[in-house]
Amino acid sequence: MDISEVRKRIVATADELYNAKGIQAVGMDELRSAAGISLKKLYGEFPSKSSIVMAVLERRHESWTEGLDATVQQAGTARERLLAIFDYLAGWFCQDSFRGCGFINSFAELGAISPEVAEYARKHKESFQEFVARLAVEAGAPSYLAPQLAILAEGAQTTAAIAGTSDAAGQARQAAEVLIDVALTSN
Amino acid sequence: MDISEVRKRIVATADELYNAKGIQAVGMDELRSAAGISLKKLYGEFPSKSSIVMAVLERRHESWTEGLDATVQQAGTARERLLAIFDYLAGWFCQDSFRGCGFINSFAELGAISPEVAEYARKHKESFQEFVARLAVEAGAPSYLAPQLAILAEGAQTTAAIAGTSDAAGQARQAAEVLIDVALTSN
DNA sequence: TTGCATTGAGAACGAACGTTCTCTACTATG
DNA sequence: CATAGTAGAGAACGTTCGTTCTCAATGCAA
Repeated sequence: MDISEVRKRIVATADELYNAKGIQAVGMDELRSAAGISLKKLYGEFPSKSSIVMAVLERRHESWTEGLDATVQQAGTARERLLAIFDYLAGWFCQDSFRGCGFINSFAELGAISPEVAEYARKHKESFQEFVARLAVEAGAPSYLAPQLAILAEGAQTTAAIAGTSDAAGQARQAAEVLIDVALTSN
Repeated sequence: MDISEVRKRIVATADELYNAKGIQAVGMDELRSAAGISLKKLYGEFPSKSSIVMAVLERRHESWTEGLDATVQQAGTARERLLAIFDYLAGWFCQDSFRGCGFINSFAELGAISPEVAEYARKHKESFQEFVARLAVEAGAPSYLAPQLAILAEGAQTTAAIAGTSDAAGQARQAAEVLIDVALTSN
């Protein structure tokens, strides 16, 4: 079996478990048995739990970025591409496995004691803000619009996760529509 | 010394430590020494760590609610009261001890394994949404405005916490201004 | 077949946690 | 002064975690 196949399975399993139960609540033994692998092989692939956590964060970042990109690309106009961000969120929120943004969660759990995790979460959010900023530029919007939309997207995530407001994405989308239109006409 | 004084000190110390390092990262012994108290007395006041966690959440809820209420009361008009929410956030974010919303953090840490914590976090967010909704009604705004503003407030919190965007409250406030004005004129 | 390297299963280890127990020192009442 | 009760300091306990080690089974080369 290909070595990277084992790594992928470990990281995918860890991603699911960490998302469902929290990182600290999942021990290496639970991960080992869920991945159907020996403890020796686990530690042969990764030197420590924290390296698995970082690999999971990378996987989450790629998965999120690619999914968002794909959804946004399908929209026709620049304005629709900005709104497509919230359609992507809506699709994400209604998944059974949705338990809030994994970066917010890992930051809350480990950010205070792991500079690595804190820095990666920060970079993920930064990359999202830059993504929104590029779309906003394409739409010809003033520079203050992008942070506003990014804040809406963040708020929709935590609202959907904690309050269980399943329509948080729709509400954020409506607000975004107003903000975009005002920003574009006042330009 | 008054018994409730001891309880207050324990909860206040726990609040600080849990906020700074995360709940799971702070052991009972660290809390004991920081509170300057004996382990026996600690367990005389609280039967378990999880009961301390719940007491901390209650304290956070009261502190947040009272502070927000006080700030909002100072504003003159109903529109200004809605915007005062974001002034309150701005003052909170620039505190050195700010490490994100304590309810989001505790939910991320323990929500998956502690139904009590998850439920309390949900109720806190629900109470905030109702608070915003009352202010929105006073301003004569349509019912869709309140969830939008609540999402903005949530997003500002996570953005300030993770991305370190110190002006997240200001950006959210500007967006709120637009949303409020549009909602009020379209009424 | 024989010897050797590799693997898997899980025991073992040290540390840390939440919680309880012990022992000592002090206080207060007769 | 004597003694019973209380409180504090921290040792101890059982569990769990991350990590390493042991050992038997397997596959493979000669």
